[in-house]
Amino acid sequence: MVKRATIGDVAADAGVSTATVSRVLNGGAVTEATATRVWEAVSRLEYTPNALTRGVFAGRSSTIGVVIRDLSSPFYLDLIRGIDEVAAANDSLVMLANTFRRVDREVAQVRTMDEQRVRGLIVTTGEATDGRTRRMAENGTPCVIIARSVLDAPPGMHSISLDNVEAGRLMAVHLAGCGRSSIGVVSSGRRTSQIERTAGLRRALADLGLPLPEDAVMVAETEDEVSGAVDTLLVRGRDRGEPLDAIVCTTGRLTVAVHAALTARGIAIPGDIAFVTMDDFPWATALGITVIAQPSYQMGLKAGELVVDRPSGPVELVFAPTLVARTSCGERQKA
Amino acid sequence: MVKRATIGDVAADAGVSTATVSRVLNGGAVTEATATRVWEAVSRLEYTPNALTRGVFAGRSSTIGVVIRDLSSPFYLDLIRGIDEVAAANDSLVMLANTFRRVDREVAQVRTMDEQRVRGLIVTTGEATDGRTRRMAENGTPCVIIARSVLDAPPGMHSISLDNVEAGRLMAVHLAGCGRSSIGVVSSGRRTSQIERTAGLRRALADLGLPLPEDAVMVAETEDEVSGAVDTLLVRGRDRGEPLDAIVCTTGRLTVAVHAALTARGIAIPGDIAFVTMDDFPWATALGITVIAQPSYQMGLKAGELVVDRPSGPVELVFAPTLVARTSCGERQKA
DNA sequence: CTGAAAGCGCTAACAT
DNA sequence: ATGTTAGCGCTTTCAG
Repeated sequence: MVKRATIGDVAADAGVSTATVSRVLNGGAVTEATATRVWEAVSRLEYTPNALTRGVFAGRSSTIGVVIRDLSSPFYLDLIRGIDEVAAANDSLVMLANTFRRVDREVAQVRTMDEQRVRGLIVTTGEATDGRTRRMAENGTPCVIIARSVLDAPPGMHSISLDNVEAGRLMAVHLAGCGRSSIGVVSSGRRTSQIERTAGLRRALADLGLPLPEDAVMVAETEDEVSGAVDTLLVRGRDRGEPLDAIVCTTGRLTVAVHAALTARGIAIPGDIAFVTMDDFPWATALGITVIAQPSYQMGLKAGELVVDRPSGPVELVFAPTLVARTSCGERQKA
Repeated sequence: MVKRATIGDVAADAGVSTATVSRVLNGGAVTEATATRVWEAVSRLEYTPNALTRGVFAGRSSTIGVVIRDLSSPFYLDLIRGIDEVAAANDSLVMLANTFRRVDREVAQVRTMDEQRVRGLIVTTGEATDGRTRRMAENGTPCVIIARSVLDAPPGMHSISLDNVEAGRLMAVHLAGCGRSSIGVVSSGRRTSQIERTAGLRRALADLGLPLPEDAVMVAETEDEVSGAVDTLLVRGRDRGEPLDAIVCTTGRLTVAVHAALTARGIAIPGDIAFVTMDDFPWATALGITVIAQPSYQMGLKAGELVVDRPSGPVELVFAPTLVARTSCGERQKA
């Protein structure tokens, strides 16, 4: 195994001191002649500087930490692309951790990011990690919380989220506009984003004279639970004397599962039941699925910028959702 | 901004030396009494050890580097999940870099990974980075090349790929079995994987008495070029007097685009033309698209293990593709 | 413009 | 069992 060259080796080879080598590497004042000698030594010895050591000195590394709850959600891929774009433009790399939706992993991964002295941290985790991110912010590591807002955030602790109430409202208005009145909701849990979307939907529906009963909302934690949830929704609608004519899914993660549950029962979309869900995805066009889109790539960009630009106060960004109407709600086609 | 506690602060607070603190942190021989005092100091000062410094000493960090050419390809998401799984099980993190299919970025990102002294490197890049990965391997950093094999790999330089010829053969046999005979191919470029898939397809087709003309293969680098490529294929088939009855796509990255191009022309799948493509994806079931699947998650797992287990020689792993038959080739349904 | 020397936070011999 | 003393590879004063 070949030993790596250190800055000392380069210095010796070029006949200068390590300080001088460091200077030519980082752009200090050196004669052109010595600079040339040093560069020659660098390439001769195939010297690759050790970023770790640099980080030790600077007190932090140059990489941006990202902790994602669930890599398979379409939303996160674009978010990461946005972050990565900013990172690449700032000579940074992205350090990624997936938590597979487990809280203990969230906590552990955020701690590891802290240990790595990341330049900044972007997380989609729940409240369990707030204690540490708060402390990190106080220690000078900018932290960005995605998909929820934070109360009493200290300087350096930011949040980026979607206007979830508006997302719900957009769904309600669109569905009503398409003549639907008996709606069932598949939601994914107790996260505020889910609650707010449902609340926004319910309120807007009520304003339209279309109350959404409590029991028309079902929670499915995992994809496996979706089929049962859809069943229940269907039965309850019938029992209520108002068979469902629309299904709303409040999370992009479960879109496939809900769609599959519907088609598996031979339910035609939108013939029998309208369908609208969260987060745009490449195949939505082919399938004609109407969605509420988040500007996920833009959100990633902003998250990256918050890390790189280090604004002083806590920044809270709320993005607006947009409706992408296709055909799954029985939209009348333009002539 | 609150200053972080160092190991020295903890030592002072606990009334011991830094060596002792290091020992209780890393499990050396210490009295239970002192250990308690140290742990108390640790939590009182909210001490978080600096992984960078550790890395300096060990000569390398504990994170696994991953350089991906195109994060949006369905194949890579599962690959990353596999790698991440191994990383998490080994107290590692994944450092991710996306290169947006640009060679200069590939080279730059791999260099950065080297500078970060990653524990191991997993790349999907082209030959341009082979020089450095080779050197890294020689320096003791295991490198895994995904999706192509490497000639004369030194110890510590491994490769994981798909049996691409077999993938092409599977497509040919299936298509022929579905009664198709005039096939057009959309390929994504000059990478060996693409070449091999096409070659495998062509050979198997020839064995079946179904020659695949050179001009029945079109290369589309980007999604924008797909539509034109499909047009050309269609026209050529007609000119040849053998209108296309099947389209093959040799890369998962372009599946959406090819599918969209077909439906945009009002072509029915499989009524008018059969369609088969690479890489399984969540929506394939809903759309009935027949695919050749790669065990991407397993490949990620293996890649992670090669980094963690550091086998001595160069390892070359070739995975077998599987056909997932659905309805897009006009498969006759089971009774 | 360049070199000597101190030190970043931590670990690992070597003493005690 | 614990402390002392060197470093790890690099950057940054501070002299010259």
